[in-house]
Amino acid sequence: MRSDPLDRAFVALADRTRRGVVELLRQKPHRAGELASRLDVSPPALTRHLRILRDSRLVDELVDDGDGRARVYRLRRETFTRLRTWVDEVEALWQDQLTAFAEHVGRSRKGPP
Amino acid sequence: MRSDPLDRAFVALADRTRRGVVELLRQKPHRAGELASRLDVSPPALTRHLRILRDSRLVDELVDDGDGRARVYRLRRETFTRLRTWVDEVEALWQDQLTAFAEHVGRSRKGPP
DNA sequence: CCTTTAGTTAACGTATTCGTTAACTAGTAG
DNA sequence: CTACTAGTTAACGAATACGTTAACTAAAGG
Repeated sequence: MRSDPLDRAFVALADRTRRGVVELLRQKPHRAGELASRLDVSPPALTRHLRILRDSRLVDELVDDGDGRARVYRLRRETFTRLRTWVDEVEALWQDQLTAFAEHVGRSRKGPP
Repeated sequence: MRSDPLDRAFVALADRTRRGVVELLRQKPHRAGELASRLDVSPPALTRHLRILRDSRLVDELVDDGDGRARVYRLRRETFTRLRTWVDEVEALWQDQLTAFAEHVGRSRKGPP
């Protein structure tokens, strides 16, 4: 019942802390610890947020081979693209929306004024 | 602590039933009862969903003066526009993101390979 | 080997969320 | 006035979500 691929993304972004993570990753990739201290939550809390962000495919974990031992997180553009597409579609149908409303009113009126 | 105007919107869209409302309103304005039966939730449940959608300014209530006595709900484009803008911004910085990562790696390496 | 650092998992408490049914309100029709 | 329709508010229960501290794991450094 949670099959819609966008569902998890919307759920993930509904949380302030996780949107904070996105805002930070928007600037540059960060390590988990950096995110935790910048956002003022405990490391365990951040671990779970990161899992949710990874599961929703908004965020990506990769090895920072700068010194090998660390992992950094970064955004995954494609998921944001799909998200934007959904919002776009809602926006795009706005014009149809207006005409549909006119029709609707016309239909339910007893007759022309 | 819930001052960000987009916050409520993201929270509102995180729920499946409410996204169902949006999908339906995307086609044409509906009355509360229509939404409830189409989405297979009880009227009280839908009432609360509609309040959340109104509070987040994703949805608008207006008098259907087709026959005067009923109210219908429709989408508010401007909020979706702001939502899309946020997603756009995240997407837009993707390129910067890549270069930032390159810098990051460069910085943490001991020296050039 | 022991210690430190980074991050995770475990366990737990509290708050919020979402759904239900039942009761109330407002408007329309008979 | 009474009855019906549409929608709301009230009250409640089950599930989920988020945060904490404490304990564990893994890797690197001395």
